[in-house]
Amino acid sequence: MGRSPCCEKAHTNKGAWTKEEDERLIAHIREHGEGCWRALPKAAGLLRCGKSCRLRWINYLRPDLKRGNFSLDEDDLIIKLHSLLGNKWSLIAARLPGRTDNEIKNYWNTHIRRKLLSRGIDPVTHRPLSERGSSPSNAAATAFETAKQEGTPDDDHAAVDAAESMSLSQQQQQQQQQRPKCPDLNLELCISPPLQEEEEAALVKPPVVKREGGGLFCFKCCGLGVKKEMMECNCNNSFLTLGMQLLDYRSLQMK
DNA sequence: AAAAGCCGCAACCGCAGGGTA
DNA sequence: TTACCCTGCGGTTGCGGCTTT
Repeated sequence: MGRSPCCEKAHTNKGAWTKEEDERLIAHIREHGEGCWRALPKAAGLLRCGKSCRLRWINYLRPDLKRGNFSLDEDDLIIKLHSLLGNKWSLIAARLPGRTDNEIKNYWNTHIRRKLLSRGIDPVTHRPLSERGSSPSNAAATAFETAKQEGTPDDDHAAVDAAESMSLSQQQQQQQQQRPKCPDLNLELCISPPLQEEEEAALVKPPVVKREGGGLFCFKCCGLGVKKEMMECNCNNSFLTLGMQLLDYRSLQMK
């Protein structure tokens, strides 16, 4: 038996949202709150799919969104978090107040990835391209260097494109293999079973911080595997050992 | 000034996972 | 245990605006 469609596609609008649709959606959510996205379009008098409404609200209409350019601090934070979390855009977005996963994903793909490549840093592994030696993705480094040498001195875009096209799948493979290592931050990450009480007590208790939009998370688990809706971190079930680099990671915390 | 090409962003799509009857 | 529903996520696409030719 197939999955039922998320909405009646024949009677739904697609494409760009009109001002009137936005206003209807905002008014409805102000009155009834978020949630029940499937039922929302009908209740709000919108000819839209529930998913579309959710996306429009989360990515564009939410009042707490910070519009405008990313700051250098945000750039750095995104790069650090990406080196830790990979393409977990929602987790990254959770550490950047006012930014959405979609916005960060777009920003990464259009700006940061190119910036890293132009600096000779592999955006997937976060290692210097020249350090990769005989690794599979070294082809990207070679392609990047070659294209750069052949082009004009400031022709980074062509070089970046060459590197990207050469190595994407190889980089993804390597990312899988190297994910636990974060050389840029010198972090050793591993998921461990719960500690015994005495072991737990011997640890310095990590701070629990208020999370943007409600909810709590502690730096021991750093939010990995913790659902956004949860009010408490689930580190009793599993936790992330940050070893000696806990302070480094703490520097990533949201202000 | 017009056409072509490029870029960035908003939106869509398919899938995974949790919840529930 | 199973089937289905609902939500959220990540990858991809398409369009509008900007830049270059």
